[in-house]
Amino acid sequence: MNAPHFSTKERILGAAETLFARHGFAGASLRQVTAAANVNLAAVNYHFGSKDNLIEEVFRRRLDELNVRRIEALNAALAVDAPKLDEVLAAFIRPALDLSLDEAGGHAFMRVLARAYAEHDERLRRFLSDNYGHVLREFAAAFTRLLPHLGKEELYWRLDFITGALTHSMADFGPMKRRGTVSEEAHRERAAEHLIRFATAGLVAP
Amino acid sequence: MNAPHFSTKERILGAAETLFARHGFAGASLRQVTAAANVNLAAVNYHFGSKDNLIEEVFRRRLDELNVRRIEALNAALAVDAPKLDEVLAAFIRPALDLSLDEAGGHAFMRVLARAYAEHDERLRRFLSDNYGHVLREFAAAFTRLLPHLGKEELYWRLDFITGALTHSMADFGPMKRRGTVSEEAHRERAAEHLIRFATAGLVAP
DNA sequence: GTACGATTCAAACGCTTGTTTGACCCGGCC
DNA sequence: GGCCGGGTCAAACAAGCGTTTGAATCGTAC
Repeated sequence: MNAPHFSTKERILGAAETLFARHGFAGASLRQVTAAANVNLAAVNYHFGSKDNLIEEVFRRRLDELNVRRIEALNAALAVDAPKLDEVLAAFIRPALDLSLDEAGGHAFMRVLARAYAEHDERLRRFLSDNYGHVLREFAAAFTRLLPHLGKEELYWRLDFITGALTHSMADFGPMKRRGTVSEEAHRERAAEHLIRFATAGLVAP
Repeated sequence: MNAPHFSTKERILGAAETLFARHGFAGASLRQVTAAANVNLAAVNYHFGSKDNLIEEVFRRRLDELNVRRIEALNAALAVDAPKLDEVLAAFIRPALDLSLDEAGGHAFMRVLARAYAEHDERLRRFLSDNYGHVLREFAAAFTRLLPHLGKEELYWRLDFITGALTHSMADFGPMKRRGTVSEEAHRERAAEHLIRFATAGLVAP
């Protein structure tokens, strides 16, 4: 499943991402993961300590990069004289899209992320909020300046809606079946355009 | 956990809903479910046949009513001379809100529903699309008449975004922590108002 | 009362789970 | 050479899983 020139750790992470996306954290067993990664069962506990740690590492690997890219894109969008709302929004949305297009398991990761939102596990939630929260706050600050008529509460609600819509559509749960004639790439590109248009309008609503 | 005057079947369904929401379908065991329901372990297989059937039944119980209420609300919104967009939208959103406010496990059910979207299980997806699809199509038809400038693809994308935002916020994953001073009821009521305002603006975007 | 179907129960079934163990392999260093 | 330590391996561990079984219990109709 994974090219042999990847390290054992990387092969496990890749296989785990795919299988967690497909069957959930509890639903995918370490035996499935290690078999898919062409690795001995004990390798997971040797390299990661436990299944829970493996789950965290699957998140960390992707989220670290996603956060960096979002912050970079945000700073770029804010560097001009008159920052535009749809470009700040794109700074939030496009890095996630790019990730979901990533050669390897990026698409799978978006489904893993959606699962994480559904998990009520306290440890996982704290981990995500610790690694995720400050990015959301920076975006919120930028939006506050661009949309001064919006109250803090109203703004946070709308960002929450956008997060839900983004995750939902990137993980392609919904009824929007990709047509056979449209490449996966083009399909997601279109999703981003649609979402930015939709969310921009939603944000500027009175 | 459940009042003794409920039947064994009902107690199992209630406990299963809560525990599936909390730990996922694979993560919640029948032993946990039957213990929470104060019922013998074998009762699940006696009354439902299997764990998979129990999962389906958890969905059927809530979705049947949700669909009926949505269709009723839609028809009511369309019965006037000039149907309004935000009222059609409310017909989609409010029944889900009401369900999530339901005395018993309605709130838990919204989280179960979010999990179902994340499941890639073919059987479950088919079951949901069979029981859910026609309602979405009816709403799409109503929106098409109200928003003739929107192409079919654009409309379906936007409905998908709304579904994602609705599920995400109703299951309260996001950073929007309910304040201690605001009742759960008021909190969700406000969510519905915000979402309707946000989604209406998003739908009428060019 | 007794017979009957529906329901509940404790116990066990075979199987899979995450984790641990101790032997083994192999490259670099003394 | 010998040695060491990081890595891999097959095997086993106890615990938990969904499901099945057969006996015990219930309410009801005869």
